[in-house]
Amino acid sequence: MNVFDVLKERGFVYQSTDETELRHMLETERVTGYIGYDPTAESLHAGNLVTIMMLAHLQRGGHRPLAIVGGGTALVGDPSGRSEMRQMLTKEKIASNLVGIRGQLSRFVEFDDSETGAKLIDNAEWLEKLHYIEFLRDIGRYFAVNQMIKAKGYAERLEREQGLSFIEFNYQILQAYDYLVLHQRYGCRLQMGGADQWGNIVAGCDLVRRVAGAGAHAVTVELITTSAGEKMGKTAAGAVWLSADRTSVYDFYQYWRNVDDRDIGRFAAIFTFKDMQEVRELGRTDGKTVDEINAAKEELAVAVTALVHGEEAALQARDSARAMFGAAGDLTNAPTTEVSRDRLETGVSVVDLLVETGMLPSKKEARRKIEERGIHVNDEMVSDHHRVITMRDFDAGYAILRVGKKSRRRLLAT
RNA sequence: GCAGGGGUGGUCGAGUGGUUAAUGGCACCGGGCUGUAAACCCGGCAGGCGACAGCCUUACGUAGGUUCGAAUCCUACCCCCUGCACCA
Repeated sequence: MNVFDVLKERGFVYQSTDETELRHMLETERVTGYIGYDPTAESLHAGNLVTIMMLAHLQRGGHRPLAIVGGGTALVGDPSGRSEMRQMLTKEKIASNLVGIRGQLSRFVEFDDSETGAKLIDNAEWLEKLHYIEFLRDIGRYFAVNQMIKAKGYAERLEREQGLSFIEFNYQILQAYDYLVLHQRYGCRLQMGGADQWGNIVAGCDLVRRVAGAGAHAVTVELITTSAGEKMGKTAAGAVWLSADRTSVYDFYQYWRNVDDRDIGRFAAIFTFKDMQEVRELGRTDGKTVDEINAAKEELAVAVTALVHGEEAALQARDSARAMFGAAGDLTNAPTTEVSRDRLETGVSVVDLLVETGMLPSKKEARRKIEERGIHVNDEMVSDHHRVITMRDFDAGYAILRVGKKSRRRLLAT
């Protein structure tokens, strides 16, 4: 099956250029395709996983994936979907972010010099060297302003009289130019990305056609939402990051472990490499027992976590979660906070501890949760604001502090 | 540029001099029911302190002012929306 159909079957495809041509191209040639990433943070997040998986599928299908990190375009800022001009990043910040992103991508695609080896490219490499007059003459001539201002992102901004700075107006041209450069240097003929990028992407396709006379294609994915209608990859605490420094492996695992029943199959198709038969079976809920559904969620969580953090870490997270939620298991890798024995001698208030561990943002909130009967120490409900934790709570060698049902933390006396 | 409308808590949206930290919906959090689902029901939802009664600090675009007292009145400024004009 060609990559396009794989992507389509798994639920990635939202819009694309001519399907027949795309299929033909993917079936008869080794295609080089790219996706752009914003170096706005040093880590990518769960939402980026969608397009990362697309790159991986491309490579697995025998093609060559390019990940282009917009070091140059980030200096400009994409106005699409933003009502205000985006904050521009400094070069230094972008450079350091690139390093982090490179590491994360390498878990999904092979970076090497083979014919299908992935490459990470920073478009600053060519954008910074542009000569304005030359660029206008060689590239600018292909862009009709009449057409550009019809693009949704620009049109909205113009209508609102809010002002669209010239630098932002150029974003589309620069992204299209990226495509052209990648075509010229690597023979790139496919660009993929989020649906919000459609306009920018097809502008690139056009440019490649006009300048190089070659067919260039595009595929976009829709923004993935949860069945509850939320943007995928967001929690109350913020984005779910791929970096363990920002989102612990345990929390990452728990994010997937806690997905809505309705999302199991859809997510498994997009965020894992399990074959579709298995995906469909995982996602099936009717006729299944509760245990089977939960097992499916565990499998999904382990699979996704393993892709990002490795098999071993994923299994540890699963075991920790199991242990935290009742079943016997190894708590070694569960989220843990250490408390000094000195303090435990005199007793540490639960309220303080909840704040110290970061489980709750303030003492006020901690007291409130106690009133709401949402705080437990070793499965015993805390009913008094003044409850303190002492060595007596560490009979098991540790103590478990719990907020609500899902947030749990192991305390160790040191 | 002229005229009219508007900027309220994560979001939507009430409130137009005084129990208003600000009705209500959504989101979110806690509890119940469950399965670490969904739906539903109950409660909470600015921050801090606390002997849990209470106290303090911030908050209704920004900065000032009037007043015992303002999100609510006045002044200036910023931004958005809708007409008209200008540019053609």
